[in-house]
Amino acid sequence: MSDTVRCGPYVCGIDAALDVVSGKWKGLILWELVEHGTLRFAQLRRGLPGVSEKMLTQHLREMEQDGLVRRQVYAEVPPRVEYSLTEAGAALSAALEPLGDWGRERILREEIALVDHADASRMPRP
Amino acid sequence: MSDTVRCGPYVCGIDAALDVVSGKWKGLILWELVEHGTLRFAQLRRGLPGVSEKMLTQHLREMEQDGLVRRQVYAEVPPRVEYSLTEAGAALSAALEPLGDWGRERILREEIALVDHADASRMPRP
DNA sequence: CTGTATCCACAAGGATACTG
DNA sequence: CAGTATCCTTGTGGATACAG
Repeated sequence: MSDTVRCGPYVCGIDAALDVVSGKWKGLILWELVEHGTLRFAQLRRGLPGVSEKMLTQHLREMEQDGLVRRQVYAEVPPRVEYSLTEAGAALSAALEPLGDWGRERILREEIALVDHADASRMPRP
Repeated sequence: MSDTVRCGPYVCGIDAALDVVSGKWKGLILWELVEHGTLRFAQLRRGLPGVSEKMLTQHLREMEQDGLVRRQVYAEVPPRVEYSLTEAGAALSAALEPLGDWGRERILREEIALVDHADASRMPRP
């Protein structure tokens, strides 16, 4: 994979944090691990519908390098690998919660806006 | 620029929020506007060393579309445009604070790690 | 001063096949 | 099961020139 060098120098903490959670699936990976505690590769995969093996591996490796995720390999046949959050990962998830709240409110606003634009009367949301 | 359609459907709030702050300069733009309240294009530009006009415009337009930033145009010569945060933008900034704290701690951890790896003795940091 | 318009490089992401 | 390896497409960001 060579080394995807995560770069500084960061101007402020926001940068340093966003750098670590930017990536199409990282938010969801964090979320899954917070919810379930410990997950195997395939379980994680099922929790992230649409992710490719490559992307999942890549993101997990980066998050491991960044000290967010712990990777426990069991020398068995068939192989088993378990992923869980480190302390830093858990702290990050906690720090992400207000952001999640804001995001949920944003989703609500968006839906209202969408309805407004389309047709103010009724709109069956499937 | 055509339309960079910001896409849902979001699985959780984190997604919806990260979607809106992902972009090389968005974190900093938010930060600048929080600090200074209202800024003109050129002032913002000076606050983001290295940003190109194109990127700044692009990010500002997206953030405007996302309802984070207010764009006040004055019909003068020479032209003047002022940017400030909307309520949603301010709320987002507030929600970003814990993340910023986490990021600052991460920077500290990183520096320690860097020193450890390089040479545990002395290392003049320029 | 505040932007567009182009063109370009590179990295991120995706599809598919294969391996220990 | 848990990944690599490979190839390919797209998106993001940057340089430069020009315009209202």
